[in-house]
Amino acid sequence: MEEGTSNSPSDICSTDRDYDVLQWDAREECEVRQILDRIADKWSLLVIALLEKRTLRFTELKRNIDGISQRMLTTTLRHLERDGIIERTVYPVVPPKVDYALTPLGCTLHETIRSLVLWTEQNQADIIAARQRYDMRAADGM
Amino acid sequence: MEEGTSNSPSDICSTDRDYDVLQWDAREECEVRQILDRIADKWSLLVIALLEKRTLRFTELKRNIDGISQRMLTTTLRHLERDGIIERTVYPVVPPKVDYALTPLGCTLHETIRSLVLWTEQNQADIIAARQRYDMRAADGM
DNA sequence: CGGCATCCAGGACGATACTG
DNA sequence: CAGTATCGTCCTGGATGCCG
Repeated sequence: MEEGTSNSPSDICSTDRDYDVLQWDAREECEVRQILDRIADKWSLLVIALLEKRTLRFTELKRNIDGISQRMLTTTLRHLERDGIIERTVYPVVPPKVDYALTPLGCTLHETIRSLVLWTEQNQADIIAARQRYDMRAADGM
Repeated sequence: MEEGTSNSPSDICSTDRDYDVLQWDAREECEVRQILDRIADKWSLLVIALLEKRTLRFTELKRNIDGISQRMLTTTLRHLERDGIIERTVYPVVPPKVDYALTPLGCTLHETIRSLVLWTEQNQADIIAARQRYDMRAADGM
């Protein structure tokens, strides 16, 4: 891929495979991008992390995720259900009772999620320190 | 805002800690939420996954992440730099040369990211199948 | 209780133009 | 090459109200 011909955006498709790095195509074949977006979503992560412990009801989830609106919770749950990550069970009683649990597929995911959350918890001090250093340097330059 | 104060038989509001699940407070003390948002971000994941292989220049990143605008790439890189995940090196040459690499902190993160990406790749068939089943059932109900 | 429909504000994001 | 600046759009996501 000679880069002198920088004016041909369309032949991305042909092959840039001389890089040993992975490519992140946005094309349809690459559903990975789309799925990643879904599961690495702001709220999805929290829901999955919560359900890892046990089955929860709608309001329990809502109570345990501070700041989520019922709208976003509903949407998130629907998406996760559609993707086969969680299972929704409706009990035909009054008042209605619905609970959510991880599917087997969801369980395989939760371990990954968990390590992500753990990493964040264990390194938040470093990150906060890095931010302060960055902001300091930025202030210096100004 | 306690909502069920009128009829809360078990006074869950006073202390939610009788749940063995984790709490996701949005309060300041809980930076975890904010950090998770940052690293589990749509573009951040891709950038980190790419840099896991080797140091890359701005345009190399842009070329390998299909669909990202230079604006979002810049923003993403700045955030990751600020958080101490990646390091930005400027070479005082003309034309300018800047490259990006994972910091040691970033390297500890990349393993987690990698497992997330791997999970997605390995289970995308299942997910797509789950979606079709879901959509089928939904169509049925209508 | 567990939703869904509607409305609306704000921020994310893309496109474009300009700089060192 | 590697950005910054500005603008306009769109979509996320919060608030509210109704239903089974």
